[in-house]
Amino acid sequence: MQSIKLVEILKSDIKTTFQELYDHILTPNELSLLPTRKEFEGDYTFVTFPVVRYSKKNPEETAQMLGAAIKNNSALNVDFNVVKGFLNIKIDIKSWLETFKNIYIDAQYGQLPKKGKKVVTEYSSPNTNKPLHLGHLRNNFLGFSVSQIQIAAGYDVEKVNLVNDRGIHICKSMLAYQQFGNGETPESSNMKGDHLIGKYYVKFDKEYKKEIQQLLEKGMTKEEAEKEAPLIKHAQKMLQDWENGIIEVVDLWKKMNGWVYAGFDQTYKRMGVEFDKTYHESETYLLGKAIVEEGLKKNIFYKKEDGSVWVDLTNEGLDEKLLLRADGTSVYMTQDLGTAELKYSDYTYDKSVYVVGNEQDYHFDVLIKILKKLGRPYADGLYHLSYGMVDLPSGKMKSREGTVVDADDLMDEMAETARRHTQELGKIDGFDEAQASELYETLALGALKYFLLKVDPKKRMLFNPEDSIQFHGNTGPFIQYTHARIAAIVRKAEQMDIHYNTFDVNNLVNPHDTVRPIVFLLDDFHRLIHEAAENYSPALIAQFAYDLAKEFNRFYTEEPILKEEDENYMKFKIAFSSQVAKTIKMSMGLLGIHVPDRM
RNA sequence: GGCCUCGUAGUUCAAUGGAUAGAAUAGAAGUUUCCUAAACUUUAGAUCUAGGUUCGAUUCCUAGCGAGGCUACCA
Repeated sequence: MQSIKLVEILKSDIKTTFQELYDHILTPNELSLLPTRKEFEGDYTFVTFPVVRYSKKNPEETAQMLGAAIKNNSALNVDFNVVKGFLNIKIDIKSWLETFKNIYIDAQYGQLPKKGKKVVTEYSSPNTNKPLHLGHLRNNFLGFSVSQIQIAAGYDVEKVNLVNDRGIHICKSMLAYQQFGNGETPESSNMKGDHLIGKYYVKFDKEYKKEIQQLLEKGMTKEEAEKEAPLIKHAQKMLQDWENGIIEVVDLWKKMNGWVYAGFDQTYKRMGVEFDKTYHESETYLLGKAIVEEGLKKNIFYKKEDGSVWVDLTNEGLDEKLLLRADGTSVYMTQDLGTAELKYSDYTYDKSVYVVGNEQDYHFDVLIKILKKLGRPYADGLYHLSYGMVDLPSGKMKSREGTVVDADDLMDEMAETARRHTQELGKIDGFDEAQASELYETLALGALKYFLLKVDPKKRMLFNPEDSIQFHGNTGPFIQYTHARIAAIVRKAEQMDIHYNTFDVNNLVNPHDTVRPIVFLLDDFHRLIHEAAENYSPALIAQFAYDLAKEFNRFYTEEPILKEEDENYMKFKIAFSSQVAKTIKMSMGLLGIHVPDRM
């Protein structure tokens, strides 16, 4: 059973009343209610300015008239006040308590009804030439969280990863390894495979720059030098060899990618993200080439004299875009065409979401336009979830220059900080070693995920390793702590054999002031899940979890729970707290964050 | 040059066109014989500039200034 939200009842009351008074049916847009601001008395506020043209009275009078009539009509037993044309409506506490009761017994709370629509969400999409860094963390946490939110909102979700396992950039690290590696392996160097490969990607860039420098000294222009350096030519040759299936190249590729995957798996596991399916570009680029052929036949694409294939999007306000190189090898766009096609034939999705940074806005603009030109039925369902870069105080991260915050290192440091902090506070009495280190992981990942997810995904954000990750204030651990404190109370109540489910909301006299705003939040959870799903925004859920924890902490500080003398009220308070804990757990779960029972 | 984002307390982030612009952190002052003080309370502090639309603009429009991204036969 889904509990009916108070706000919906109220809206319907306003609509009916307004129609009776002024003979106008308010549109959903005109019927918007705002939460009443703290400094005023009330739960919801109706702004009368936009509707005075129907009432033909000034805002103040309209609000007074409407308020009085609603007070008469509504079963919610409302009260009201008017401030400058703002109609503040206060719902009787009994209705709020009844609402709480409904939420408490609702087994479906936190899960919206199934929509029967399929969403494929692609995220992570690593390159196999370097380890994951801070930017990938934002991507992975975002992709995983958005998927969880969509599931809660009623979508059928498939999480997929598209591994960038081929291309010129992969050849660069392969080439550097071949030339400078001396047969080094993850075992021999005692490095995670992805880190080992990353080392050679940096090495390539270093040697390549040296060659460019030498050519510059011989009088070449920078542009020429970049094209003519032996290493880059060699890498290009290697890419062709790879596409032609030259056995030594393919073997080396397999070996090195295998190392990288082993490293990635370890990191994904620690991050707590997972995929229903993993695609590899090495398996999709050929399909992409076939689509390019199709487009050529249909004259949607065209071939230049050197043999390269292009699409002309100047009529769509964009440029011409390369789809196949003159040497016949495929580019990024070729692969993405193939992958889109493959995903659709695998899942027949309604929506296909790409979690990819905003530096690729143009790329996805082009991709979607091309698929539309090709008349693909799924083109309209494509959505680029374009998130902002994570900057460091020193500016942008550049993997080739080694100025990145490595994902594995960062998680290590976070866990270490969590350990130090926890031990200083002496919070782990009675923990064995395994429990303690599990807690450090939970806190470290909670802090990190919350920090990266609480910001609007679209916006660029700053990460300051020195002082960005805190355990106080608007942070993951703050919310986790609130959960742990409630868990302790519920534990104790159960030890005391208190059957708190038997509370009776009809016999509660004068519950604490914070009950109302907390139930308000609990009642708002489903709306927020919907909102967060439609906007692909975990930030809304993060804000919700924080508001709930914050509000509850006041209740916790001001109200003794187990020491309450009125037995019915005590039971209510335990049930109430446990519901807050459950809701915190669910909302944090939507962010991919675990909450501990003790900390 | 062209195209696209973004400019909010010292700092990091909020605010479907609505009331006196919210938090956190850093600063100042308090709260613990009482369920976990990783908490709570109080205090001070901000919309880049100039126009426009509106009953009402941080939000929409125009121009300027500032920051970033894209504009690769890299991905």
